[in-house]
Amino acid sequence: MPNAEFDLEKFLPYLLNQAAEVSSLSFQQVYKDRYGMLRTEWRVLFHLGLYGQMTASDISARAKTHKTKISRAVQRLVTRRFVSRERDHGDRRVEHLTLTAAGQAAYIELRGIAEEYEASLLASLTEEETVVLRRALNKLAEVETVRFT
Amino acid sequence: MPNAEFDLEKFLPYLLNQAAEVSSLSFQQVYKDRYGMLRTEWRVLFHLGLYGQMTASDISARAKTHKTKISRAVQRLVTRRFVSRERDHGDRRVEHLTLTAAGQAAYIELRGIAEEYEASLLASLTEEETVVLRRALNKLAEVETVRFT
DNA sequence: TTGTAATAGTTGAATTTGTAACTAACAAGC
DNA sequence: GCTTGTTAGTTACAAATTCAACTATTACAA
Repeated sequence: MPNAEFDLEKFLPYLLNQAAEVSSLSFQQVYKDRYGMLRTEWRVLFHLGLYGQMTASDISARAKTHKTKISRAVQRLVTRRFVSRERDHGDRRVEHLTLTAAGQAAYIELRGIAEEYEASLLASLTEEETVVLRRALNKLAEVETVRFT
Repeated sequence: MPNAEFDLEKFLPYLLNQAAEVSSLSFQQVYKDRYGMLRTEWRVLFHLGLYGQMTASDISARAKTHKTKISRAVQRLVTRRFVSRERDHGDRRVEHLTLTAAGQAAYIELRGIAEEYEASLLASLTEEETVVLRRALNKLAEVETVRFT
């Protein structure tokens, strides 16, 4: 029962997932092999590297990642001494996270590799495609999650 | 130590994952709530619905999904009577998979919802963005996975 | 025909994730 | 002071995913 009207290869959620998976693979390999990190861990690392001191909630909100995932990622990063935590004096529920020297070093190296890697991805796209792609992805990432049917 | 040169919000693998996640959520809700399916199950269902009879390996290759994931998805779909399997007479390692009547019905319904849903996603994009986005995503999904540094 | 390799698909154990419930600390109203 | 509600972050348990090893079958070459 093939159907000429629907094309899975063009279905946006499917296509986005495929592209996301493929284009994450090589980089994932790097932070995994080199630092034993998982995806959420490198995201936390990058957030702290880019924006400086943050709390887990800050990161959770910015990265749109559930707080339990962040919590566990932070725990592992602290254990491996990439991140240090310090409790807030005013509000003792809050923990301020910062990169250790080792965390900084890892961040700097991975950031360089990320830049290289992205350049290699973009090599397969034209200038126009790159610009439009980024714009479209940003829009899609902001779409409200609606309930269907 | 913020760094003006690198922008996480523009980093392609990150952006792709964000967009993919957000744009899968609502649809995921539908096949999960309505049929208790997981992502890989939905994908298998759609492959069989679109292309007719296939083997697990066919689906694995087409969907670029690991065979254990496909294997388990098929098992669940068979258990819930959405899919039936038949062993090949010539090569008895091979199993041919097809949708049952219930599978067909589920596929038809979900395909309709998928189309609606996609239309709602595309509503936030211009015509040009849609075309370029699809082209760019297709290119990225085909990129060779290279080893880095 | 026998030995070696390849392919289809499954299984088990360890890892990771999702969900909900939890502790601890603050806040606001009474 | 007390209750009630909210927020930061953790934990427990079930569910899902990964990875490697496994069975069964076919292919193919010596």
